[in-house]
Amino acid sequence: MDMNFYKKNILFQGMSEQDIENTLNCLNAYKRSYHKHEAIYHAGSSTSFVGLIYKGSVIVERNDFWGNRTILTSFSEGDFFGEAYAMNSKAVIPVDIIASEATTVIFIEIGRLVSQSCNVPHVTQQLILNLLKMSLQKNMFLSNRSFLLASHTMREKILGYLNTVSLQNHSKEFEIPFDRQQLADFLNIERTALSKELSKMQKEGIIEYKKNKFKLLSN
Amino acid sequence: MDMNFYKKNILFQGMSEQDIENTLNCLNAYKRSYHKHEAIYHAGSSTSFVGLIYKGSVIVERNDFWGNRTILTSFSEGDFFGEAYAMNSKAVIPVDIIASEATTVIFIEIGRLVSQSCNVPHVTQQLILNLLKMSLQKNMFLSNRSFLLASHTMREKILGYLNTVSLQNHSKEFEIPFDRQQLADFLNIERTALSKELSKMQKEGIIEYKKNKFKLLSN
DNA sequence: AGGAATATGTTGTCTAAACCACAAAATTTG
DNA sequence: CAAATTTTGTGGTTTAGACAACATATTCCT
Repeated sequence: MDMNFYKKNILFQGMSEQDIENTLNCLNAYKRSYHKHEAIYHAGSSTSFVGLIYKGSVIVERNDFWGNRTILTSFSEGDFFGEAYAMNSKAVIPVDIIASEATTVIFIEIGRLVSQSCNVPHVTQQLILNLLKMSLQKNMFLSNRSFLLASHTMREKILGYLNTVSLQNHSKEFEIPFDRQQLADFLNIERTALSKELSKMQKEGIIEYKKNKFKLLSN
Repeated sequence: MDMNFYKKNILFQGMSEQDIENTLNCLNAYKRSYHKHEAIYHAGSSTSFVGLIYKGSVIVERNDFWGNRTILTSFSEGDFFGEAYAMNSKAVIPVDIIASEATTVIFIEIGRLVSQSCNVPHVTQQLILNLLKMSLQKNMFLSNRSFLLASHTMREKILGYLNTVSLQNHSKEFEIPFDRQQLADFLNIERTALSKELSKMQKEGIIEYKKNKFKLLSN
């Protein structure tokens, strides 16, 4: 067991190694690997397990009747997914969750936290508090995404997105976790229109980019 | 103190009247009234208080540089707002929160929950668990909103929205909490285009409506 | 390495929806 | 209650961006 991995994770903050190990046992944690493009959850299923990405990354997407794909977000090492559904196992997952490269996921049956407290109240409370922090954070992220999608023009969306990533990285130069098609889907615009707008913005001296490495220019 | 109001609320589920009263005292709860269009929070401010709507309703909106307004959502009696910011008082509120009619709000200093436990661990734990449930629920709502905004056509957005409200009300007939301008802002489309599309859909026999009362037709 | 496969970029056409300028209905108020 | 104000609806025009059809660049294999 890679204790270092767990100790770094938000969910286990404020917990001793012994507590972490007990928790993982009590909550039926197990590890599973997926290859690129393999589905982790299909839309329509339910679960009481939260997914914690040990290695690799996943894409959360919705595919509608007519085959339109919308990427909601991507998650990478150390991120969680599915916690809202794990805590309410009657709820149906409305999205597909897909490994975007070779990915290993740790599943933790967080749904048991409330019903069965693993006989260590103090630890249970810490876990719930940590979950709350995560959830509130994700909340802010989702609100932000709404703002992005709500932008009126393609350029506003693109700059809004690049700006967010720039702020997260505390740098005007950064890599984005999407290829063009994925970025287009994330911003809900058409791929070729995105390419068109990006090169226009480069010509205008607003940004510089090559593949998924971007640089914001101020003048 | 209107104990019935509190007992019905999610935040206080599983708590005795005595617990609720103690909690409110410990967390510096107070009540304040606003008139229509008055701002409750301005973008850029911070707080350690969560708002609980006692009477009336509020609109959460963002106003950008160029005066474009985007309505994120509306809240009504019994709903909470600002909890993500109250639990992390360093975070800055990125939206305006406005009373959309005469509104009374109860403010609760939820930020104190972690630092000072009001000396009743069991109650603190219940509160945090309830907060978690609320947050996860809001999470699913926000995800849904993203899907709506991500829809490719106006019609998809409109039907998607009406469908959601219909499901919430368990009925094909329902009222929506927005006037036309607000609905247009919520779906991020132009008001007159919305009117146009709505009447087209009515002519096609897909829906019936009058003002903010809608009916979904199956054939 | 070199061909296949995949990702990115370019140009042009066409349409959904924004935008504008009102008309009509509904609501408020003096 | 009529005038004023606010909300909703209807045409016509314009345009951003979807969509189609490729060109070019990059990466993936054997």
